[in-house]
Amino acid sequence: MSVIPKAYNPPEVEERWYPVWESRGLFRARVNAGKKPYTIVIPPPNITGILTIGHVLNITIQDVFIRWRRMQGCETLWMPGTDHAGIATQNVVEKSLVREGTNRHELGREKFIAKVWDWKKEYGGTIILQLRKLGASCDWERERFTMDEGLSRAVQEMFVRLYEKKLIYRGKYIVNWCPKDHTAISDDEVNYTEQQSNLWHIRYPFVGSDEWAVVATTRPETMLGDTAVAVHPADERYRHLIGRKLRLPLAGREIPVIADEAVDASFGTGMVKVTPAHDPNDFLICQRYNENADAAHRMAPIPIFDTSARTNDAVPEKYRSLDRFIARKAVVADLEAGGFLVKTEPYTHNVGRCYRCDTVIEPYLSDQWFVRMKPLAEKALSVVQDGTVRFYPERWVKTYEHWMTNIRDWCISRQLWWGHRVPVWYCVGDDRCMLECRAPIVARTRPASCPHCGSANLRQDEDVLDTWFSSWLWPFSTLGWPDDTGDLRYFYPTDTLVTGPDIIFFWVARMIMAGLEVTGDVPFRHVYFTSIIRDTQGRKMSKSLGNSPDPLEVIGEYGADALRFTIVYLAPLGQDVLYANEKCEMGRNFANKIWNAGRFLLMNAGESGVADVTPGLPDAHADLADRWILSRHHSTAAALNEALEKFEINNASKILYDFVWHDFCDWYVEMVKGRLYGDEPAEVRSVVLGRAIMIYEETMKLLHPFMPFLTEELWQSLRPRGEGVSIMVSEFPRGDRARIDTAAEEEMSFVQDCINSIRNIRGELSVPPSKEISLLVRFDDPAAAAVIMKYEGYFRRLARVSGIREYRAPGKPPQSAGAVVRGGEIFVPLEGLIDLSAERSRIEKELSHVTGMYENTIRKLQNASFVDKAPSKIVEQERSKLESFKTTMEKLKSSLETL
RNA sequence: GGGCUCUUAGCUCAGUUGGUUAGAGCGCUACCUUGACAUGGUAGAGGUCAUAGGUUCGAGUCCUAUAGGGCCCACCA
Repeated sequence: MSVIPKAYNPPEVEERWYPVWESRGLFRARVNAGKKPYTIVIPPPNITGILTIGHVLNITIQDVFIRWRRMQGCETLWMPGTDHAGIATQNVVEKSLVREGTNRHELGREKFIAKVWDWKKEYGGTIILQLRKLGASCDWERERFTMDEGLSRAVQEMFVRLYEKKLIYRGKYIVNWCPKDHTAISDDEVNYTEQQSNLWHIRYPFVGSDEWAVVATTRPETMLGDTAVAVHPADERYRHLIGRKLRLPLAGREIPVIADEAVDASFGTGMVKVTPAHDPNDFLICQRYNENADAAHRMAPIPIFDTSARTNDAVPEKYRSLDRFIARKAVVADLEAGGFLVKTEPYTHNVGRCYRCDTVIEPYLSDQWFVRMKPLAEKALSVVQDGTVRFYPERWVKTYEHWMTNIRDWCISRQLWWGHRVPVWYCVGDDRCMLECRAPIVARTRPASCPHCGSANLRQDEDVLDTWFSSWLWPFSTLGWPDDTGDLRYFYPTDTLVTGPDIIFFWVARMIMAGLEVTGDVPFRHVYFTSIIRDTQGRKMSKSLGNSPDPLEVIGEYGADALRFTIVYLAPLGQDVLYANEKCEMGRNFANKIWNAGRFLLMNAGESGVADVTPGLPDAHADLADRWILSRHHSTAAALNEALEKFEINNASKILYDFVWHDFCDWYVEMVKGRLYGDEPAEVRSVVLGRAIMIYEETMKLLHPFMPFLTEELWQSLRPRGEGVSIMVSEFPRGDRARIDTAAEEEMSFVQDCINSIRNIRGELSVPPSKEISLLVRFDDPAAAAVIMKYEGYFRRLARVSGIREYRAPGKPPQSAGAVVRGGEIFVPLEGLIDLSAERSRIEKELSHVTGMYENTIRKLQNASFVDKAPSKIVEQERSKLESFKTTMEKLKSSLETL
């Protein structure tokens, strides 16, 4: 065994192991009836995406669960893949076309789509390559894409099934239209932001009268599309006006005053202009009006914008072909000039914007496809409420419930080219065409002819489907659905979904709905909602702020393991994380600590023989340190497993950190040194070292899910391993609470207390580290003194004590510093070195601390209702505490007197 | 308007079912290059647990209100 470098060098180790794992097929998952499956599907990143620090957290958590379960012996599948990301990808490619001096319309649909595929081939795998740098142990042989053949088939199948069950329908409705992306988007894809604007009060004169009505609006330009003015039917002020006609300014059209319950009489003037083609509420008013109106009086919405939100031919000529905001200015100016503008008051309101490009959404009347959500939501709600699907943290259940119970139909058609084409055809027909031919033909594959008239002249629906319409099938479409595959039967339902709470509606809720609908089972059992990563000022990471760190740079500087450990350590379940690259020093230092503990073992293994100590066997030559560290190992492993079972991954990382740094390195390694460098026989030394290596190896296994590269490297270095053997597939230590050695833990804690007391004396009294000191001990129980004597070696190494003797005389030895420990006192003679006032203040501080606790306890015990009502166990505890405080105080006082 | 969440050391955060005078990391102070590690070691300073009530023998922990921060949903033109 050769000695390894002094500092851990991550890049070299990371580059070496990842290809080994992959080429040995260690990430591969196959149906195996003899093993329990454990499945996670990756939230498929967009092909346009690059790795962010948010992904790092998300991916690390998944990898921790996957590696942990794999080591526990599960057949572990981590299904990777990417999302075609309709709008995002189309935008990216369109931009590149602009740079080439062309655009998609010039190219035509087919060629454009080919271009997108080219782009995907070239850049779409970037983020997947980046995931490997992090150590993600996905089964790459199964990598899927939401537009690959199988998944496209799943999308078509889903569409047809839902259509056949009447859960998909087509209709003309007001949708959220993005004038920049030229497509409809769903309600969930609209972000509302506050905006300073005005409320314009406009005068509409009555036909054949000098009177007028005044309406208030935030969108004066839409008045060109007004078809009515509405008042509340019970509003006494305006009741008499209902049915009268108004002359619409600028347009000159006559429009009626109508009544509708939705009008709020207390807002503005209590009169509302009605623009059914460009306002969802007005559309509803219009619909209600038409229900009660006879055919002759029905109101037809008048769309005044084209798909770019520029005015169309429905408006007077002078306002045509204007952007809606320019049209607004023109309309307001003319209203003012014509004396129609009553007033303009400043007004702050919320404006909906496109989640993709931030363009103000235009409510737009158009034919779209919708999914009827209510029937799907019912079951999806109950499986979360009854715990079939569990959320971590649980509070997201409330958010989910709220959305599910107020769910609205989902607009799934998009006026894009990149995506799954709606599997619907229309009969273009010929003279044989019948009325039935107008019905859409919904089919899994292109029909040869119209089922009604037999015409072969069919036209496919131009629209594509919302990207989420493929994502919501992800947990089962990736396993082969709609076919009944072995993979699907074995790996589905999946176990854990790890994702951000920001897509709970977009994705999580819809997957549950789709899963229940087509597989009859939930898509996953547990949903772990990750933290949102922010910068140190609490701002969201964003490209425009430039506060989004590049994880690859961080990996280069600190190492993938350091980044993984740090991010998990920083991210408690359900809390936001304030992140800065420098925080990775924590993980880097930890990695280096682990590295050097291994280095210590390797150096010693090189010099002497190492006995093969097997975990779990009776321990030869075990002394206190050995018994203690074994005990600590078992409780750490048990606690770690429990934390992971409960999804307390951040707590798990703390458990590991504390054990490795404080128990193993600070105490155990230092104690082992005493025996390795002491005068133990070679045979004993070899067992002591062997055991240290065994504990260390077990610890590497515990750490492996968090820090895969480093642990593999060290685990491989310590013993010769066979070809194909990896820590990845070693057995994860379970930890056996029955092997917690209470006696050893107590004895160790006594020794630690004594050593800490001596260190405190040394520190507070400025005894130089080079100065050896001796120790005098006085205990009522001779066994306690014997314990200290027995471990003289430890005191020598850890407190630089050169000799221990008993001291029987009363009081404090002259020229010494002392401390009270459990069951007695220890003294450090400091002839010539002792600073009396320093020693006095040190003891006084201790005394006042103990006195405080003593008085507190006395107060409690004198309180009759405490003694009466508190559990007897607690009262007993307080009594014994009181005793021990009392003794300590007496001893400290007597020390002060001697001084 | 409805819902969720947070407020503990200078900073970032732990604190399980209420039970020692509250812990960690970073930062700070002092000392230490002792044969794994200065990406280290030892010691130390530093907190009226946002505020006000309440429940309780006992509250950082449970309840109510208030203040301040964050998030989500809805949205009256």
